[in-house]
Amino acid sequence: MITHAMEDYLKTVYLLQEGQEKVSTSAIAQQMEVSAASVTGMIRKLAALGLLDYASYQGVELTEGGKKIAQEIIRHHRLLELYLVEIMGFTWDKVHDEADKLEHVISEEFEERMSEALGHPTTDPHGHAIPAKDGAMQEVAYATLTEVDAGSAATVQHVNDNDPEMLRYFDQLGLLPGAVVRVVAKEPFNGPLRLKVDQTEHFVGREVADNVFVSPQIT
Amino acid sequence: MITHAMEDYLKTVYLLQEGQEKVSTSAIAQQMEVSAASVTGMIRKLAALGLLDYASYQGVELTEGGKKIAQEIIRHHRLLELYLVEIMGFTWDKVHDEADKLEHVISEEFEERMSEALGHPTTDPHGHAIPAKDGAMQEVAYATLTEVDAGSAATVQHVNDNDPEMLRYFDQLGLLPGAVVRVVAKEPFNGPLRLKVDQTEHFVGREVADNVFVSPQIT
DNA sequence: TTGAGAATTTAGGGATGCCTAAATCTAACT
DNA sequence: AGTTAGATTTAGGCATCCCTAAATTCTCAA
Repeated sequence: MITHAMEDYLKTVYLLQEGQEKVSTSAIAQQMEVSAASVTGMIRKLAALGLLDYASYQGVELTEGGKKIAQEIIRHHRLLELYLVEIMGFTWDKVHDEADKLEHVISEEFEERMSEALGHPTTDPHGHAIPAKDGAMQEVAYATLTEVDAGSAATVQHVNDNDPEMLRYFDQLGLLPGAVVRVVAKEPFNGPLRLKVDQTEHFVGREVADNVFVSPQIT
Repeated sequence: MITHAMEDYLKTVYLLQEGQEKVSTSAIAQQMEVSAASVTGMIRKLAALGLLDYASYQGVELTEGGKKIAQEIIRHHRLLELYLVEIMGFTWDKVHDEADKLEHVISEEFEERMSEALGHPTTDPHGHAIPAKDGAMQEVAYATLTEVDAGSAATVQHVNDNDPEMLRYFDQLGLLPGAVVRVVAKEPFNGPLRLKVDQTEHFVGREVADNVFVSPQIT
């Protein structure tokens, strides 16, 4: 039986696995705000179920079966986020937490009806790709805004949705998926970035910029 | 902390309490499909939290605090059922199970937005009253169809929503909340009832009739 | 190559929520 | 009152999922 906690672990591993091959115990522990010991325990259970491959001290990698479940949960999460915003009128800072609870609980039919009501969308409100029913999802590894050279422009692809307060801040700044940002200047010593969004200039700290993922803009 | 299981117990006690004063351990156990021993254990926990009054072997009665939580959950459940039918296009036989899972998980805002989208309704798809936000709900104790005298007509007020298959059967028969039924005849020895709904006659067993609640029709 | 320090696992424990089996209580009948 | 059937509670156990503390393993730099 797959429990909600297991689903959460699989989802986390899946998302941490992007780009990397193996995921460490501590990375999972940090992401889930749980002790490393708890992670070890759960990992062994998931390995026994054949949902991930695991060798002591060597990190973890999802099997095809594990990936499938993770994608299903991520699909639920992202469809829910979009549904909450588009159909129910939630603001985008509140949908992550709501979706985190609902994602484990909705039926296939609920998923399908959301997808239909939304016209089978492919992106959630924060710019993340929504996996298709068969799991197909091409999540490109974008650069963060911090990595953009001063003087260059970039298009916001997605933003981190963990922190509601930061999302409200993004909203204020106009840093929404699809927006074009110019990095006018970068202050030294990890100082703020001077950005231009929609003709308006803003100074934002690195912590914020680290949570904005962009593709380079052709000028 | 109120757990989901506690919410389920409070909800069950609340619904069993209608009409009666005290609710027995075994009634709860039967309704929840759980052993009586488990009920005793949970009851003691809820009593310790001040959510119900309880004396060994004497049955159980919700306190005001317990009622408030129960009403909140029931409000969630019934709003969800109606939302799933009206807005999402579910058929009414599937919404009970979905709502049972979602009711523990949705936020106040989710509840509020559903209520708004539905125009602040007062009845769910099966005819049950939806408690208001302050808990106000007047659930009248209606008679079952079985209790209607042969020859009399009655209006369907609500139907039991536990069994999807029975709901589909109700749908076929036209036994929906608001429908007018005439009990043409009642066969002896707990035999079938001969009903007339919408000009059409049907024979239905007592088990079905027991799950249809009606108010007398003035002829 | 050998510590030191970091990462990871093991060991032991707590809370929740369910179970079965055994003990106990209630209520009803004689 | 005594017996007894049924309802209820107690006792002991299991699975889940988390924790802290201690032991182990790995890694990297001197």
